[in-house]
Parts: sequence; structure tokens; C-alpha cells
Amino acid sequence: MKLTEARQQFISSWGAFGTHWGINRTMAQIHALLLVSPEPMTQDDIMEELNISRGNTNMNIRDLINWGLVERVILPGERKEFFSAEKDIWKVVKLIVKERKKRELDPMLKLLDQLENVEGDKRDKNIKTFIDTVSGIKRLGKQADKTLDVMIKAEENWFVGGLVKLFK
Amino acid sequence: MKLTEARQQFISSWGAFGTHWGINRTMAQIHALLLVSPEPMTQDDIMEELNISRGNTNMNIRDLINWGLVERVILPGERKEFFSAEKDIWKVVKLIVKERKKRELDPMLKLLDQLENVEGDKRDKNIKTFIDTVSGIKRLGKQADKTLDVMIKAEENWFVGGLVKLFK
DNA sequence: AGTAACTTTCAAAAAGTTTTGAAAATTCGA
DNA sequence: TCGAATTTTCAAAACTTTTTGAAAGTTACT
Repeated sequence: MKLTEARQQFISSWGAFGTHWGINRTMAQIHALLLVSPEPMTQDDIMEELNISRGNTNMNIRDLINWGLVERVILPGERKEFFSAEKDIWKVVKLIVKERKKRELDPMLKLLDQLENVEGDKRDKNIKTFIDTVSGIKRLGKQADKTLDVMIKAEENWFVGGLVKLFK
Repeated sequence: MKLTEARQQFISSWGAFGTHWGINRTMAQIHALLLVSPEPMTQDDIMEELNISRGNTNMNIRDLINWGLVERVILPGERKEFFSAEKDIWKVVKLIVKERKKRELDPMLKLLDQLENVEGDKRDKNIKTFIDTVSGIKRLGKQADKTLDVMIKAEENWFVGGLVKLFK
């Protein structure tokens, strides 16, 4: 397979993949493009390569910067801004996990704490099922929360090397 | 907080939560409703409680059944079908992981295998960056794949007791 | 300060996804 | 076998999200 074709495949698949992971298609495609580009790119480079509008490009670059996945690079002697993506995939994964944890898991756990305090007689089947369900989710959620916190601080080795222990 | 209000909150939040996880709002709401209902429910019960149309209810129940999260229950002497959700949250998590791994991770790894074989001189910066990126993602993806396979077979204890140690 | 290069915003349009509801298909009891 | 009850399907409508592009805003060079 030729590089041009492979790059296109990668970008388009990464885009489709992204949509299943709370990252919109264009954002994921820009990210993919920057991941496989050795040099930083300008907005215009990106617009041209992906055939997307200026506004769209701008907004999605901004989102990528907010997620910490992309950074602005100022090249000496250049008027335009350049952008480049974090290339270390383990760091990328951790940034995504961190961001989604903050946006989704943390608020959910807060809500579950409140819902657990529903009033009523626990011998009522409806109350009991409700509390049991909420508590069960909360228990697992808290565990996931801790595990992810450890992960966010961990080195890649701990993920790749540590798994051996699991098979013992 | 009263049960009725708490149930509504739970259902609506679970629905919003679901949309971030590749599960559509209604599907997640039906799931939430069944999770907090001690008894199996009919389609009509669900339609009424969530104020959704017959077709929508039917399609989403079917999806939930395909994911393995809900099962059809035939009650003796009843003409209608009843539905009930898997209540063990650890099993629920494993079912979701299993399904998403099959739909998303597995195909992505297959694609990366192909893309790694791009032709060209590896001293070309573009080729090198492309291969390095793809290989890096593949490496981590394969690792995640293995870890998730272990998880899918594991008991809840493994997660609660063991996984954290992995990272320490 | 003026101006050209560049970046950001945002209302409207397009695209994508979900929901509806009525019609078709199926099931089951008499 | 018939027909009422129930489930399934799917085209069109409603809704949601993303994208566009032109205008407004900013920056930095002369």
C-alpha cells in the first residue's frame, strides 16, 4: 500500500473511530492528520488536506488544544501559527481518559451519592431495588475512578509490563 | 428525595450518560428503567413510563437484547412478553466491554496491521512518522485487547481487589 | 496610525441520528 | 382456520449535531 492511500485510510478510520468515543469526526481526523505528520502544520494546510472549512478547522483545533492533544507552535520568522500533536500514544490515551473522567464519571458519581439517599421503607421492593442498583453502580464507579487515577499517573511500562502478573 | 423523583433523575441521567458511550438515549433509558424495576415489564409499561412510541420502544428493546443486557421473560398465563434487565452491574460492564471491543477495537487492530505494511523508504520522514504512529497505536491496542479479554472472563473481585495492584 | 495577514465567531444550512405511527407480519387461543 | 392480540418494520418527520462562510476581531509589521 502506498503512503498517500494509507494516510487517507488512517485518517478516515480514526475519524469514524472517534465518533464512537465522544470525539467528533473532524476533531479526530485533524488529530489523525497531525499524528502522522512529521512537521507542525498550519490551519490552511489542514483545511486543504482534509477539505474542510476555515471555521470548522479552527473550532476543532481549539477543542484538541483544550483536550491537551494538540499544541500551538510558533516557528521563528513565521507569521502563521503551527500545530502539532502529542505523538506518545500512551500520553494521548491518558489525556483522553483524564478528560472523559472529568466530564462523565465524576458528575455521575456525584449524582449517585444523592440518589442513594432516597427516602422510604427499605422493605418496599421498589425502594430496595432502586437503592441496590444505585449502590452497585456507585461501588463499581468508585473503583473505576480510583483505577483510572492510578492509570493517569502511571508510566506505560506499568500497563504493558504489569499485565504479566495477571496470568500468574 | 422521593422515590419517583429519584427514579426519574436516574433514568434521565443514565440516558444522557449513555449517549457518551455509544448507546442511544432511549436505549439507555429503557435499560435504566428495567434496572430499577423489581418486576419484569411489558412493552406497554415501558412506553407509558417513558412516553415513547411503540416502534421506538420495540427497536431499542431489541438492541438491548442483542447486547445481552435485557432478556425476554415469558410469564405463565400471560399473552404479552415481559422484559427484565441483568441486575449484576459487573456483568453489565463486562457485556458492554465485550460488545464494544468486538465492534470497535477488533476492526481497528485489523486495519492497523494492514497500514503498518506501507511501502517506501523508512528513511523518508513521512513514512517513518506514519509507521511509528501506527505501530505505537497497535502496540497499545493489542495490550488493551489482552487486558480486556482477561477482564471479560474475570470475577468482580479481580477488578476490585487486583487491578489496582497492577499499576502500583 | 494604517493596513494586510491572520484568527475567531456565529447564524444559517447541511448532514446525521432518532423517533413516530400506521401498516404489515406474526402469534396464539378458540 | 379465523381473528384478535401482539410484535415488527420502515418511510417520513422531528430533532440534534456538525459544518460552512462571511463578517468581525485581533495582531504585528511598516
